[in-house]
Amino acid sequence: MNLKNDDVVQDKRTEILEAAELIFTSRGYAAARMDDIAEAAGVAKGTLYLYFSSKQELFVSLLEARTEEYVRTVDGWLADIQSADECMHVLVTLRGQFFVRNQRLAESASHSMLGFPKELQLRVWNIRRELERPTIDVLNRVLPKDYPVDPAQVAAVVNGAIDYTVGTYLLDDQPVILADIARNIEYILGPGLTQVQQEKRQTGS
Amino acid sequence: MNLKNDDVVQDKRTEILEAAELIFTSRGYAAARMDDIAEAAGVAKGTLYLYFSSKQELFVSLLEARTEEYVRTVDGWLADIQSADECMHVLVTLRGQFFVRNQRLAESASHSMLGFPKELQLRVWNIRRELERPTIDVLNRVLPKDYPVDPAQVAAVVNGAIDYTVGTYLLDDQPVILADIARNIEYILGPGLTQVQQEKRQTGS
Amino acid sequence: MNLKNDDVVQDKRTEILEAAELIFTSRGYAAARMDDIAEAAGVAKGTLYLYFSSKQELFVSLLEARTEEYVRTVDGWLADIQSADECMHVLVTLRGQFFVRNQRLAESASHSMLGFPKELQLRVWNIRRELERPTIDVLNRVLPKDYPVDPAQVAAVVNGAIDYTVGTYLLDDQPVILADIARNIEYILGPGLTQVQQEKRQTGS
Amino acid sequence: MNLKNDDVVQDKRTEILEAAELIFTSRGYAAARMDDIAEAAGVAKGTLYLYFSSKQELFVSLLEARTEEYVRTVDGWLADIQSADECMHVLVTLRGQFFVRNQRLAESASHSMLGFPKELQLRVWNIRRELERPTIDVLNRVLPKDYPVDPAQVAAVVNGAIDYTVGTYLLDDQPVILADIARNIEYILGPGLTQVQQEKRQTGS
DNA sequence: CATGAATGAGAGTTCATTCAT
DNA sequence: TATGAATGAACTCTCATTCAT
Repeated sequence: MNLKNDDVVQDKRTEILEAAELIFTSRGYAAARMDDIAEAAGVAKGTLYLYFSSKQELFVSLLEARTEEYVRTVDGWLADIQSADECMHVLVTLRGQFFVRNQRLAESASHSMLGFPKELQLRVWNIRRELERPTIDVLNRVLPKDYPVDPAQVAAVVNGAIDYTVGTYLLDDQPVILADIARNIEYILGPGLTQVQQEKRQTGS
Repeated sequence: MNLKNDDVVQDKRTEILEAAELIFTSRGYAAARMDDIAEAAGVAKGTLYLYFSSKQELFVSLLEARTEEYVRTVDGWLADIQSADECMHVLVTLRGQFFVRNQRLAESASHSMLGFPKELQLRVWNIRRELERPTIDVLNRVLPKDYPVDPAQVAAVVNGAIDYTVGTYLLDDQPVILADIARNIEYILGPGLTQVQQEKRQTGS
Repeated sequence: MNLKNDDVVQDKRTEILEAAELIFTSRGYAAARMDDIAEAAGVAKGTLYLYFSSKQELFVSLLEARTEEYVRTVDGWLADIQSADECMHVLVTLRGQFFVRNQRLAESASHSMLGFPKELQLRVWNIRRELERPTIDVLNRVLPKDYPVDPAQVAAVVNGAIDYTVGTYLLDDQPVILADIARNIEYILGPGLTQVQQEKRQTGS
Repeated sequence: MNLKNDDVVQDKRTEILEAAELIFTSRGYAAARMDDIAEAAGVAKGTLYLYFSSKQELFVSLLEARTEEYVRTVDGWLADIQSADECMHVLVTLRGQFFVRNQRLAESASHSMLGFPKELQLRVWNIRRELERPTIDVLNRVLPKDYPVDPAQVAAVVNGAIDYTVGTYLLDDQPVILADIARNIEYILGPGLTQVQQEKRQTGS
């Protein structure tokens, strides 16, 4: 009985999150109205507040849920990766998918945060960390041992490249063909990530 | 007389834009209130509407003004650049500065746009093109002649890497030392942009 | 349950309309503030917008409601009237009552309309037609068969006489004694409406 | 010199009044903006306040000016009239012309007044008296000596008939042919104004 | 648990009026 | 006298949140 109730509760929570995703994604955080989300979820407005204490909390919970799914998936795929090339391919594909789905959510995060209460800002900050972690973890494994750049910064370059490229396609309303994007990003980033260069800069200057 | 008036008008416009930058940057577009901008500019609320027809138009005008400054500066610096390394250095430095200053403006753009009238959306779209253009132009010059990736996509990788890296520092409230970031990004992207690889993927698989 | 809800909804709608009548009548359309109407109705400002989509729509709905009441009443009274004298008496009494109650509403109509959306202008136009119709209908019955003036124009004369006379009393803050007014208007208009004159003008000129 | 200055002053006042008429007439009092009036008059906004102390005062001054013109004209035409028929003809023609030109001004008067200061309300009240006076004066002359209805009330019937009839044409956007309207109103009102009836009502009831 | 009518603070925008030039 | 940039109070309308049912 308890279990069943929990399931029902989970179902409704999930439905609301899906409705929220639909609305937040299509309108952006600020323009999304709780009425719209309730309607999309097929529940009354008041019901939203039984599951989420505020619009802000609903938004952050959605980010968390989507991030958790992404991290679980990408961690699985990256577990056995050993080469930088494979790693890039998986990252572009999965993070690209995530970004296509949650484009505006992710972009919204840093903005909307500004007016959020401290506790929610912390949760958003953790989300961002979670989104970086899989990339950093795999880079720690696949980068050459004496690679001189902090993996966290390499991760920023990789993730930035992926997000921005996908974002450009989306803004131009072009179809996002992740296989092509993956090939290009691998081509551009591959050499820099697999070889340890003599640091001419250091000696030269 | 006319000249003087024009100057005065420009001054007030500029003051308002600076106040708007302050408020939009610290609160995000949606949370920024016209009262706050007016107060920050030291003018009455109604005065804002003498120079900008709406909050949306003020926001887009601000984006345009900052973009124009950036493009002018970066075009100047990139004019004589011939090597990918130098190019990266200039790009990271200038685009990084731009991003530090206008971080949330740029990020806001795609969101806030959603509810804007068509005419303003077009202006935002042009802004995005302008922000890409200098990078694409210089890449057209410095990439190896038979480089097999579209410069627009290379630009997305480069710009994404810069923005995301700088953004990460800002979110973590760490000081942004652009020289260091430039060195790292050059190190990572340099090899991939200066050599034309044998496409093993194509032949090998 | 449903019935009860409908009734409750109707009650609140009616209360708001009564409050709106009070405020619109005492201040005119433009000077009436939604806050005042809300306060007079004993509801919050936002509640008004649950029942009427805008101030304009509230105003037109009020006109419609009052007009419908008037037309229903006057149609009932005029149903069995056969003589011009009786007809005048009923018209002055009922239209006079209507005008005393809704003086400024009716007067407001043509003005306020100017800035209204097309759909609402159409509704106001229909209201005006409805206010004329009972008079035209009864005149069609009671005017002599070969009366040479279009009943619609006779109706304009009759209604204009009534409204203007009552309006004069109201502007002068004099008590409106409809019985006296009716007697006077009957005296003045009666002869012209009951006899068919030889048209000297036509033959003479 | 003084005279010339006065003339110039009068000219500008007159221009402003004409511009005000254009704007008030086409938009109604509330929707008319001082900017529009200034632009239509070809002067700066501030200049309006050199000639009229407020929007309200400008409006009332316009009413007064137009009323004075009307009264002067109609008094002249009615001076020698001795029969009710002629009198009706002149009244319909001149008052009809006035109403066509100033339709919304006159209608606006009673509304807009509501929020006006006492002093201006008094002026509006006087305007209304002035607009009635010529009709009352001429009726005093042409009504049969023992006509039992107060001429002021007869005037209300006559003026109401004229205004309402013309107003109906205007609202329906039909051309106003005053000669036809005059003929109809004469036909309807003529008999009642020229014969003294036995008051059946008094004796009969 | 679920509802949705009610709330009311707060938003963007307008415009009559002022006053330094 | 004439200007028009600046003002700021006042407006309509929105929407996250509450709570009686």
